Amino acid sequence: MVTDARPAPGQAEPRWLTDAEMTTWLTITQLMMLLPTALDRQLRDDAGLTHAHYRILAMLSAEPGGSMRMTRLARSTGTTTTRLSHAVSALEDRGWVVRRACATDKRGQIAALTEEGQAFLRAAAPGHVAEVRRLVFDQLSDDDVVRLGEITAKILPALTEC
Amino acid sequence: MVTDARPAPGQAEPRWLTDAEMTTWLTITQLMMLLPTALDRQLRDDAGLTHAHYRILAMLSAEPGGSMRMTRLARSTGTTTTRLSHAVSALEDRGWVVRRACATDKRGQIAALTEEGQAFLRAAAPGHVAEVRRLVFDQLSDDDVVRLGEITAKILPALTEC
DNA sequence: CGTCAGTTATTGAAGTTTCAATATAAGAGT
DNA sequence: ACTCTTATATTGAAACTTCAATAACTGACG
Repeated sequence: MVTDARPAPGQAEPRWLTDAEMTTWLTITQLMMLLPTALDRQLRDDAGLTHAHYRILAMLSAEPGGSMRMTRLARSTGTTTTRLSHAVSALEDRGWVVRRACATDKRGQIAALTEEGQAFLRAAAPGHVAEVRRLVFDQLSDDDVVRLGEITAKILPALTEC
Repeated sequence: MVTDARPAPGQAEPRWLTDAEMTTWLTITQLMMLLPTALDRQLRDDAGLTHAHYRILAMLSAEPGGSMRMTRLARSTGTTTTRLSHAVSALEDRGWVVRRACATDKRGQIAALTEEGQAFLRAAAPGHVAEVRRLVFDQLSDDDVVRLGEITAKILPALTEC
């Protein structure tokens, strides 16, 4: 379907998708549309932030010192520095994160989780985990979980080399 | 990491994620952040629309008559009627889609692909397919493709029952 | 040292998505 | 026929993301 449109005359013909690839692609894209929306909805309703913003807090909380430099934080949460800049500003307005200057590189900025941010995350995490379990892991066998991790891990490198 | 924050005292303790689940979850969420962005970038640069909008055109083109009712189109592209309404308005402004009244249900609206929309899609598809292949299917074995489709298909029902 | 390409981070405007509210019509039950 | 609930689709405001432009700094090289 996504690839049903045939190339215009004179266009280079790409290697088209096989039936198996097409079936899988339809499923993946559908999941890609629905899962973020579902996670956003639960977090918005119960905690008042998006999944992308939640990820930033969660990533910081896992770091010793609860802080990380912007570029590295962006990379590890799978986002861009622009988006992170805006997001951290929003999180700062709510008092969950603060910015500090980097000691060794004057260009650098360090985002740090506040006490309030920690507390907020502790309160929001159980509900979020329950939803992740309900939507994803309750549907899969132990074997599925491992295999899904292995296969998706193969795709990541192509997405990060840029 | 996403679930490292422990529940506050007095909170109900959820069943936490196992190590294997956590590893897979980190990979999935990273993929969920990066893949849509990568698809959007290619389509924006080469064709000037987002992946979500492209999907609408592609879904319509696969339909006999090149048209579908709004609610069904929303469901089949994994979006909401609100988002679809805005999106179709934007696609209408560009001349790729038109709205028609539904004959059998006066509430209904039907989105239909125009000639220009068809032509545009034919021109944009090869580049998009090439990118999908490069980012996803070139990284996977035939076996991976089938298995990935099977596993992700197990998750979809939980996301659509609502 | 001074220059220059590359890195880091931010800003504002434009585009997209979400939420809440609204308008209209269909269908079920009385 | 009448009422009530549900379904369909849209709108405007607020929030988030993207793009392009900008500012400030680093490190390498002549």
